[in-house]
Amino acid sequence: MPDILPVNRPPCGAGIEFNELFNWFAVAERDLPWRAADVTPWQIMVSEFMLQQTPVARVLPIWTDWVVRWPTPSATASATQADVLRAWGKLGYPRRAKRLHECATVIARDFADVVPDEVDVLEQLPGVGSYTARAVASFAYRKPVPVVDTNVRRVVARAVHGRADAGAPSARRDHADVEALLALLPTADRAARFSAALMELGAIVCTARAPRCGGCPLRNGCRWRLAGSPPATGQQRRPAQRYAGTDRQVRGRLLDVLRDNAVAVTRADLDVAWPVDAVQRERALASLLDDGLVEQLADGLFALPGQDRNDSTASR
DNA sequence: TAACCGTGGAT
DNA sequence: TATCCAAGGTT
Repeated sequence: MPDILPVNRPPCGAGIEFNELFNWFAVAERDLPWRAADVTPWQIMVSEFMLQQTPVARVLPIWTDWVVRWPTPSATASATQADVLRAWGKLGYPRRAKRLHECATVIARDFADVVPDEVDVLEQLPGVGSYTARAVASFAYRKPVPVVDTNVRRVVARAVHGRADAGAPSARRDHADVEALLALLPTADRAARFSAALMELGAIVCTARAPRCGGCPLRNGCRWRLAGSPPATGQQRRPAQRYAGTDRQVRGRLLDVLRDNAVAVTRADLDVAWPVDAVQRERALASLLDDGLVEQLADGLFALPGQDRNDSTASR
């Protein structure tokens, strides 16, 4: 079960001053609603789905409404996919909404409406990968497991390894890095708070661009800073993914039309969303149908899955 | 491994 | 204006 540690792992705790980090976190911690004491594991899980590749500021209003409307897995499971996709709104990556709905269904059906507390079990749930499984186990159940996201990887890369940026993700290496740090904590019950503090530091101080090293609690021991803050080696940076004109944008436009219409729409209604390139539009629509984010009814009209085609509240 | 999957604010 | 980047997951 324990991972093999790399032989060139740095000395214990190098670059991380625990007391400084905890003291800083006690003062700097943002008052995020999913960190409140009365939030349930499911509601924490919902926040982790929404936060995947999405800034906190955009998640806040959606999560707040969501957990009031659907406070439990079974409540979420009994909603239609159409309602879930509409509540998701323009949060982005709508496949996450579908997977969250599926995840709720599995937990309600197979786990008596109780979110599992073991990483291995969590990772089998739809839409739950290595990060989300560990985040739920740690933040909801206080399990002393490493939680590694992009913030943690960046902080460790700088403070411990002295590099400007994290290298390519490697689950085994990344987990071993943080596991080694957790092992130095006085008691295992501080693991969750340690992970939250590392993530917070990466989010608001040790940022990807223009890190605020002057206000960093780790500035005295940070190996990157001690080395003179050398720039990234910048060897293999993939060309930035563009967005304008891609199938992703077209999918977004099509889904936007369907979210805004309470009744099923015609193909012509969809054509308006991306009028120029019919080939690309059809490809995007086919992929949405394939993903189960859109369905075509017997009469040929298109709608969000599970939507009542004759919804009397139609607003067109 | 790398491509793909949305969206919008910051720089 | 163009690029970066944000609590990743799946194939």
